Amino acid sequence: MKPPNPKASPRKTRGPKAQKVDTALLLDAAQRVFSASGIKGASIRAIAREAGCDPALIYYHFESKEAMFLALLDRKLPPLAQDLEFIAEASNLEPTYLRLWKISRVYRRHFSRDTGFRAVLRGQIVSGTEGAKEAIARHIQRAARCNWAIIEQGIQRGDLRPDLNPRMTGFFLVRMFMEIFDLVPAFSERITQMPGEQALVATERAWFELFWRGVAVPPVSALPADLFSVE
Amino acid sequence: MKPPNPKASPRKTRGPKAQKVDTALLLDAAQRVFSASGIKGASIRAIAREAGCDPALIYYHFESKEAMFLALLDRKLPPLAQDLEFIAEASNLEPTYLRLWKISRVYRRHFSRDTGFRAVLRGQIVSGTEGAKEAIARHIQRAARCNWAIIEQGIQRGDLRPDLNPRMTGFFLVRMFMEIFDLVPAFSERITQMPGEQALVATERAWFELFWRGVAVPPVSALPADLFSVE
DNA sequence: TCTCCATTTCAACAACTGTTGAATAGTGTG
DNA sequence: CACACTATTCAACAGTTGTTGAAATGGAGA
Repeated sequence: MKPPNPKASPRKTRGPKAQKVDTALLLDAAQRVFSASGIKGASIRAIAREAGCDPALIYYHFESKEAMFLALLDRKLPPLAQDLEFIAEASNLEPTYLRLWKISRVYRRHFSRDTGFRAVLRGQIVSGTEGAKEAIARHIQRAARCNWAIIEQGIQRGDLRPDLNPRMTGFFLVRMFMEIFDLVPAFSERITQMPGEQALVATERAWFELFWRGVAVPPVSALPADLFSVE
Repeated sequence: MKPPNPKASPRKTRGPKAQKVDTALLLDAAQRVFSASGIKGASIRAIAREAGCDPALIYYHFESKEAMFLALLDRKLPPLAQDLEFIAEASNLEPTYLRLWKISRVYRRHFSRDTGFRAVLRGQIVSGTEGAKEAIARHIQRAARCNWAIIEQGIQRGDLRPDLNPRMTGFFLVRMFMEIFDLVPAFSERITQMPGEQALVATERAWFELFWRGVAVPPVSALPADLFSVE
């Protein structure tokens, strides 16, 4: 039995009836490969394999891997910022603790399925090209401004300590939620002695309670029992 | 003018009088390359170039890149755990706030120069091989146990809230310091509107104050003014 | 019909990679 | 002296990579 003749494999058609690959599918594939292998460790061919297309197509749609990474940011971060802007409207008269909790729900909605990607983002923040750092900073700034505004309003309304630095406080609130989304799934048994999703929920609550005690006026103002059911 | 004849380059000597490269130097080089490029993106040849040796030497000393990564953990994390074990001794009668602050000083001492490496560690926690995850978990567990013990002792001494989960609380305390070490240098102007080192110090203090308010009994028990000078 | 355009694939090239076995160079021991 | 051992380099191989230009394919419009 002779082995299959490689020259006999059917040639894929090109042009309009070729396998259609839109850029969203390419970006999804890139995200998966970046998450598994880092940006440098993610080869164009691995991304193409993941997307089920020819590597040259990536060059047709994007200039480089970095351009793909930036496109992923451009796809992901503006909707997050929009959701935050909604909460941060000055006309929003919801209680401050509720607004802060809703911030965390926004981050959870937009990031909870991006486990490996966040390590990649951090790597780029710390060791990436200036272009990447600048783009990340720009996007994060837009989201962060909303968080600062909510905290400032909380201070003005007398709900939060007047000595708080809104930028730092926003950083603490958000970064800890991101840590929780990243690490608790991997380490749930060790951190909480509870399994999976239960661990995540319990840790989020414990964090928000600690945070609230740390920032609230008067000290230890109570959080209502149904807060944590708000999605 | 003819170009230099590549065959005429001097051959490097081998054997005992060859350029001496000990494994510490290899690991330093690996850490730098891992930090810049991730583990997958770090080629053996790049590490060898960074170390100034032949790539085959890496195979002489280590089985693989992963083995190098694990050796880096083995080098770095036990001294950290040892320092924490010293603070966590049950006979240590220092005030609880001081012991918690000292925890942060230990992490600062051992990790403050490893900026890119922490993203690599996180990537391995989330997406690494089972071997890497297990090794990381083992090391982190040893350190984390000290943190839990200190928090438990704080609860027993009536300094900390009795409803705190020591594991979660330890996680919050430490992870936020790690976030601060990683991200504040990169984003100091945006987070604090202060430059570099000043931003780091100010953010650490703000975090510890918030944390302390969140965990202390009675609420808002005061931290002494000279705490933050403790290194 | 022909031309243009958009999209996708093919093919190829130079460079890089991981890895291996052999060679080299000393030292110590019997 | 010969041999064994250690540490380092050289050379080579097969495989993978990034990237590019050309080719193929269909649809739309003149």
